[in-house]
Amino acid sequence: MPELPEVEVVRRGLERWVAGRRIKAVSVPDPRSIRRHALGVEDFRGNLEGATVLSVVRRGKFLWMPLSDSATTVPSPEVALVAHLGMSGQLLVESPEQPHEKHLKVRLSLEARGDDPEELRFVDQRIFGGLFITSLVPTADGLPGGGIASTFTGGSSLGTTPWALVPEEAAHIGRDPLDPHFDLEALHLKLRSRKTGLKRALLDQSLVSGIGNIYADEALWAARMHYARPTDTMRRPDTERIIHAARDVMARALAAGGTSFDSLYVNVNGASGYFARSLNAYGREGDPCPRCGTKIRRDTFMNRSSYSCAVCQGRPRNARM
DNA sequence: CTTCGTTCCTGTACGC
DNA sequence: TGCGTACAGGAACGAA
Repeated sequence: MPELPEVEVVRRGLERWVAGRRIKAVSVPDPRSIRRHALGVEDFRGNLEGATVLSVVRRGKFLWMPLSDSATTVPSPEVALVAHLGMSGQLLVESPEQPHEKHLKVRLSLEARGDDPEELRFVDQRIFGGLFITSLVPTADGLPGGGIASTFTGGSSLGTTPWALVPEEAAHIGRDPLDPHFDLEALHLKLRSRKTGLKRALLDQSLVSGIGNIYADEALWAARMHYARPTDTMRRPDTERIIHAARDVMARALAAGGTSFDSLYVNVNGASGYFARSLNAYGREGDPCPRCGTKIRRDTFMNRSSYSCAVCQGRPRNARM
């Protein structure tokens, strides 16, 4: 499934192939993928047709494309097309002649531009993801709405808009560890005030976004911390260690996914590059811990699997789930 | 307000 | 061969 690095690869692909282009027509073969657009298919279509995609922004796993109003040349990004890939979503830039994918949900036909493919497709098997149009609201911190640290991209593409705006539905989401405006001190204070376990906090998108089950386990393993560590016992170096671990594993996955990315497709095939990489803990029940050789164990936790090394990641007193 | 369990959804894997 | 069930999980939602 697409994790944050794959979503960033998708963002870059959309920026290259879709930003700056006008949407000519929209079809929705399966409305379930736009059920979060409360006003329905016709409203969805009406808002998109004629609009131009101004840019492509990401925060955590939310992607959004601020839209210009009709044919005006003055960018006034008050609304955006929001995309979340969920478990199985793909955004593909293709020729309209390409055969339809089995789980094709939404098609946007784009105005011609050189030899660029003229269709953007949303394909989703499990329907956890979706598209919707919403208003943009000011960010809580007044800084640009999303983005990725230039140190991880070579500085060519920040993926930020000049506008400090974020979709209404994503305004409660914290910045992700790759965001240049990520506020470690603020996170630390929130962790200290929470009465919960560390993994649960890492998965809470309002505290820090973009960390899913896989990265939570990998970051905890790298930082040698237990998933049930009470967050109110976290000291500043502990918070730094776990966030640096999360950032590091995501940055390395991004580097891998970015290189295997086929430029004609905006897709999650970069995920194969990531999953081919060795994970140290996630999904490795019974395998030896790469650090100490102890068998990795699997616990059921939050209706999810958690993988950890019982020796490297000792259970704390006062463990909290 | 905080915390935490449930639910959505469908394809795949596996036991019988 | 076919049936039933567990599992994968981001994030909205509601209960306490």
